[in-house]
Formats: sequence, structure tokens, C-alpha cells
Amino acid sequence: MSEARSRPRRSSRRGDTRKALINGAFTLLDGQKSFDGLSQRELTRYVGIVPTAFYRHFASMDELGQALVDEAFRALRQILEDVRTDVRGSKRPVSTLVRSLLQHVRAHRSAFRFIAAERFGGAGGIRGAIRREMRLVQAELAVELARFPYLKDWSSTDLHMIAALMVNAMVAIVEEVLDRSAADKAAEAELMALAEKHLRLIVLGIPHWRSQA
Amino acid sequence: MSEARSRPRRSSRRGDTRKALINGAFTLLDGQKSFDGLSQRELTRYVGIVPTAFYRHFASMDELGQALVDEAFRALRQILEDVRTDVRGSKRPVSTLVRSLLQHVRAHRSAFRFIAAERFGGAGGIRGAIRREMRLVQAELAVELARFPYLKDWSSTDLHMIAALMVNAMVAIVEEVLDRSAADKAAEAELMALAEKHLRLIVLGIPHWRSQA
DNA sequence: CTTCAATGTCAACACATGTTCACAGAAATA
DNA sequence: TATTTCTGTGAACATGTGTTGACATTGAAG
Repeated sequence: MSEARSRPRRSSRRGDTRKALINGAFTLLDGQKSFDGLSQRELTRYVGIVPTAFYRHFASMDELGQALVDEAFRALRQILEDVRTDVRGSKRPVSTLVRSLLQHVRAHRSAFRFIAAERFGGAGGIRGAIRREMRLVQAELAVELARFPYLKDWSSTDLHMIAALMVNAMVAIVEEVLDRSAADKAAEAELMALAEKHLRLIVLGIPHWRSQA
Repeated sequence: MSEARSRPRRSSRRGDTRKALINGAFTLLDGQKSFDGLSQRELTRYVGIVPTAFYRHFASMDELGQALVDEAFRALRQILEDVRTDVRGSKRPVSTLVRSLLQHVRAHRSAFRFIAAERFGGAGGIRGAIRREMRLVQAELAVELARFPYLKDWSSTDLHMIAALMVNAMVAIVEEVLDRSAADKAAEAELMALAEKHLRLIVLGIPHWRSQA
């Protein structure tokens, strides 16, 4: 009984509680809750903190919401960058894209459930931020598409149109993966195969497209 | 002053309040709220009813939620049937489909905002019901696709795969339309054009698909 | 070791929530 | 007209909510 701390009621590590609050919120929202159905007390209870301690880290619940958006998008951007480098060095871009994307998404599941849930569910501010980010993703994919030889002389408008279709298709798949239990590997594999087929079908149409600009 | 009712505090029409509650809920949710952020008091206040009167029509808020799902899906099915008959009698199926769909959706805006918001946002029961309905829509589109001559000898698996891609594409467009103000006609026209291009691109890929079953 | 900012606790606030109960007036039925 | 069934009202409940204020303890900096 040399080092028996009297009472470890205080978490004692310096900046951990803020992260605990963010992660706790993601975890709670990973269930069947939306952000405006999540209460401050429920969250602080879950994190193991007295309600008032919350305000040492966020001025209000709205500010917590903003922090969740920021964190989720930070993860999104990181993922997409990783996926891009994976795909660039690959001989089979489509299947690499799908595999890499879903694999990364699985590692940040709750953050992405948050985005999926709030994309049309929640407050206008969050919705707007998500839509903005989505457009960015689309634009970046358009740039990436332009690297392919047989798309070199396509109009930017048409590239964006293809990018939008591809992003929509992948978003739909990702959302469906998230909507299933993380353990359901069979469903995930099935969805992965479906995503690949969808992308391939889109790609097949591309050479036959006549831009009527 | 022959017919001056003393006080019209009671709405007096027989079964109207239930509908008023449902429509009121849709209207309130059309803003920036999700269902589990909508309170019973807020709703009854909005409808102009005392809180307790609510329980003459629904046993609980959960039951109200179920009623909203039912009503929204009733509208969805009606719309899709109308769209189908429109498309069947058309020489230009794709553009007819898009125009007809968006036009009908506009007429049931708030019901569809509810579906979009709760698809991944809300409680598991609602999510499950929506996913089930989505699959049904997909299956019905697959059947409809089978009517086209050059798809006649396609495998059912591949037909479903195409249907899924098309449904995903249209859902994405509809959701984006719903996310804009109902008055923004310019954005809507733009999205309609985009939807048409997306569908056309998909269709272009179809003849070149080799099923690797 | 002292000092000080960071981070926690406890008590309290004013108010909102979902739901129940006993009651009242209107509409439909007889 | 008398009666019963719907549907609305008012007060009340226990509990939950976001947030504030005054105080305590911790870990790091001087």
C-alpha cells in the first residue's frame, strides 16, 4: 500500500477532459440520438464529471456542437488525403478507392455517424458547414479526375458533374455502412462490392458522354 | 350579430386536431429541428391546444413519431406511383422522371424533409422503417427497368445494382433540393438539370456493362 | 515552498419537460 | 330531449434542463 492514492475523483491529467467530452459526445450520438436530443447533463454524467465542469471547456452546448463539427471534418480531411495517396499509387484505382475509404471510415465511425446524422437532421449552422465541406470534397475529386488522360480535355463543368455523381454514390454507401453495426462484416463486404460496381458503371458511361454545352 | 358564437375556444370540427398535430409537427420539423428535439409542449403550443389534449390523439410522443413515419411514407408511395404513370406514357423517360419527381416532392416538402432528417438522424425505429421503404423503392425501380428491351435478359442482381445507383443519385438530389428554401427556383432548376445528367450518364454506361457473375 | 492558473465540486436558480387526474362543454345518438 | 361519447381545459406531479456563483483542490511555474 505504498502508492495508494486517497481518492482518484479528479481525473488529474491536464487537457484530457475536453477530449473526453468530445469523444463522449460522439459515442453517445453514435447510438440513436441526434445532437439536439443530447443534453449537457447526460454528457457530463457519461464522462463522469459534474455538470458545471463542462463550462471550463465550452461556453455552451452550441460551442460543443461547433467543436464536434470541427473535429469530424478534421478527420474527414485526413481520411481523404490518405485515400488520395493510396489511389495515386495504385494500378486499380476504383477498388483501391473503395477499400481504402471504407477502411478509414471504419476507424472514425462515430465522427462520421455524426456527420451523416446532422447533414440534414440538425441545426442550420451544422448543416451549412457540412454542405460546404461536401462541395470541397467534390471539387477536389474533380481535380483528381482531370489527371486521367482520357478526361484531360473535358470541360470543368462536366468534370464537376461526374465528381458529384461519384461523391453521391460513395456517400450513400458510407452512410449505409455506418447505419449497420460495426461488427457486421458481411454487410460491409457486400456494400464494398456494390460501391465498386457503382463506380465502375459510372466510369463505363464516361467515354460515351457528349457534352451538350 | 345573429350568429355570434360566444367563444370559439374549442376547435369544434371533429377529427381535425389529429391532423393538425401531424401537420404541425411536420411544419415545426421543417425548420432546423429533429424529431427528438421537438417537445410535446412546443407542438401543442403551436397547434393552439392545451398540452393534455394531445393525449386524446396519441398515447405518447413515440406514437406521434410512428404516425409521422406512416404519413410521410403514404405520401412517398403516392408520389412514386404518380411518377411511374407519368414516365410510362413518356417518350423521354429520364427528363420526365426528374421533372415529375421534383414537382411532386415540392408539394410534400415538409414530409420529405422529415424523412431526410430522420433517415440517419433519429431513433432506430424510424431509421429502420425508412431503410425498409428505401429498399422497396429500389426493388420497384428494378422491376420497372426490366421493362426496357435492352435490359430484358439482365440478371436480377445487376438490375438491382443499377436501381440502387439510380435511387441513390435521385435521393441525393432530392435531399439537396429540400435543404434549400422552397422559393429558390434557380437552385432547383440547376439541380434538376444535374439530376438529368447524372441519370443519363448512368444509362450510357449500361450497354457496356459485363456482368461478371 | 509559495503562487497561480486550471480544473474540478456543491448548491441553487428558474424554467421546460412528459404525463396524469378530475372536470367541462360539445357532438352524435337514442 | 336525454344520454353517452369525444375532445378540450386547468392544476399538479416529479423530473430534467442549461447555466451561474462561491468554493476547493490540483499541477506546474517562479
